[in-house]
Amino acid sequence: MEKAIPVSMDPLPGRDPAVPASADPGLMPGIGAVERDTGLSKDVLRMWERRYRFPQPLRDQHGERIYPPDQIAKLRAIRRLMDRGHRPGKIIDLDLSALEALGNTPASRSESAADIDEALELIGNHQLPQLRQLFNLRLMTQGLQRFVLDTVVPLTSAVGDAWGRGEFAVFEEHLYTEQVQSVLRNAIATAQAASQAPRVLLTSFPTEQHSLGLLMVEALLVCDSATCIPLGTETPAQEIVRAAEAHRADIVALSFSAAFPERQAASGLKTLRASLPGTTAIWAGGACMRRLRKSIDGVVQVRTLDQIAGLLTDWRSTH
Amino acid sequence: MEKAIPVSMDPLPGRDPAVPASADPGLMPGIGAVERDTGLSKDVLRMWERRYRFPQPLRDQHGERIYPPDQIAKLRAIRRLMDRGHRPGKIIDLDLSALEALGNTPASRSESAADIDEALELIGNHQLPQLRQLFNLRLMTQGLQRFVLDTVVPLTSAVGDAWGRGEFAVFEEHLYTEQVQSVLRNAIATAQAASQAPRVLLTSFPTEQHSLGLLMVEALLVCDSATCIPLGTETPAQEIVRAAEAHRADIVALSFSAAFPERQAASGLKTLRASLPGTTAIWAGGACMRRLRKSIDGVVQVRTLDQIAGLLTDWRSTH
DNA sequence: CGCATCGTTTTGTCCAAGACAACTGTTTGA
DNA sequence: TCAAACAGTTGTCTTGGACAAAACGATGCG
Repeated sequence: MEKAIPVSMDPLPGRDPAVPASADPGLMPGIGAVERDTGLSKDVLRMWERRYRFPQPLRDQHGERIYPPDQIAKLRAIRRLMDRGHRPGKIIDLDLSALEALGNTPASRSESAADIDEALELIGNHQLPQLRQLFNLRLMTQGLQRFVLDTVVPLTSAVGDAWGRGEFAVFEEHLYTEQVQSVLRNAIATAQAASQAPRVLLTSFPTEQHSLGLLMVEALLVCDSATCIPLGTETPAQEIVRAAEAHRADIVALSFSAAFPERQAASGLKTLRASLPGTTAIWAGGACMRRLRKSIDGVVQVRTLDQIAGLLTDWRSTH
Repeated sequence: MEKAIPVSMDPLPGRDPAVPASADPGLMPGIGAVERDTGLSKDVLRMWERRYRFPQPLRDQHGERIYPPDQIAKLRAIRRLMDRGHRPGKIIDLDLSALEALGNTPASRSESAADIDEALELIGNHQLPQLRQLFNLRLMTQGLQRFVLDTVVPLTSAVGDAWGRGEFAVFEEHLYTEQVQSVLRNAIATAQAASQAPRVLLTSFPTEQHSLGLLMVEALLVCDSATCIPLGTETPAQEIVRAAEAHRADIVALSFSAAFPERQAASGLKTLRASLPGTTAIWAGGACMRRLRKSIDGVVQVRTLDQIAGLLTDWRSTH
């Protein structure tokens, strides 16, 4: 194996056959892999190349695009800035260091509290038992709700940032995700009380594989004794409707990570809204929703997780 | 948020403002929306149309594809059968009822034990709390090891079969997976003892998303006091090597579901074997490995989960 | 008869350039 | 001051051709 190329090789979410040329895991990624990795669709990648002359991928023996690591890093940086409202045409000519400087605006790097730094260090040093212990300690001292809001949320974005800067390897980020999942699932199982209203169905649309956000929401809901019906990720719209009906859900909560295409999110939510009875509320959250400007009729956009408790109170007071 | 306002639904996924609602009785989805809820990529949808003359979407005033509901239903049915192993060319000309008949293969109504049937019924009736309770009861009476081998393994394949026969909806299978995950993760966290050798790294290759198998293995390993380092799914080969080194893993355990292409599994394992030090063992398990005829030098093929305990004993006796 | 190897068929992804809808920001006009 | 028109930007959809990888099936060998 050659250089460290911290990129997955998977062409498209879900479907298997025909992985790009030379399918040995670990080679340079093709356009499909970059799509999955950056959240920029194949169409967009090709269009930028035509329009802005970036990226300029190499070609394999068959003329297919091969993206070197530095271009992928720049694409990721651009993507992150776009999430904060920048427009591609304005920033695409800057180089990587300039992009990172742009990103280091006030809030991002700043108040990583001591306990966040401590956790980051444990992850970087691969001290698994200590990390678990730290999580459990925090959970016990803060309580589940504060643990999620004050520890898991900032730590997750800190890990994401560090990964984006290349300070963490892919496997370190995977490991972190697994550990948090374990702690949260454990806490949820423990805290689960007798069923009370409302009944909340939790899932995401197909191609959206990030489950951590859903788990955090579930934890917060369980704190307030709501009844959760977790479906995991990637449930087709039609199935969400059937599930909501079968479980008599009062609320359908969906999660969209930053990588999820905005337009698909919006149109998916609209069709879902049209297919569900008006008495069923829809809550949509996640990084993608934060940058969505227009609101969608009949859909509550959850921009930060601390809204959850309030929204739950609101729902109960009107039912 | 309560009132659904299904009037201004756009005829097309992404575009509407100028279009008066009057013109379109059926809010039909465009290619992007169909991709979203069938899981078939835009490229595939267009290719099938060219090659098999199905689907045959209508066109809107601007020449873009719009898919009527019946065609979407058929696409979904085809997709479901493909996941069962059918090939598109063979089934795409059948009509919807024929497709559904194909799905209902009454043949292998397996001789499932009473407790398996009980669980299946709870899933089908959407009785979540009862299902959880059943799992916990079984776990307590059988112990973790027997619970995994005698309950989770057969139940998982029974659920898979039922889903293939069309008796379970997608969301019901999702729900089952979530619940098992919750129970297993919980048990693992509880049973985790002080670190003992060997140290086992658990993960899968990119495109392999099934995490349940990994979780079962982890549970079995924890039963025998091994130290687990779970990385979740889809870790690129290069990252596996780095992680194994960082965590000084004695064993790297990989899971391959039935859908994983044999050839890729074999070649991936070979490169992995070449990149890891000889002192690090590789265990490969999952439905795909059961099919694989040739054995691979320096890779242990785990064909059934009950081998795990024995393999662990072997490892310990030689170290 | 089992089983490995070699063609053949099937199938999905990638390519190119063009068109245009939707979004953003700015300027003009009331 | 506000809104409507305009201009610039950006992403999605279009077509049809090419080809690699997976799956299938037939052949030859022990």
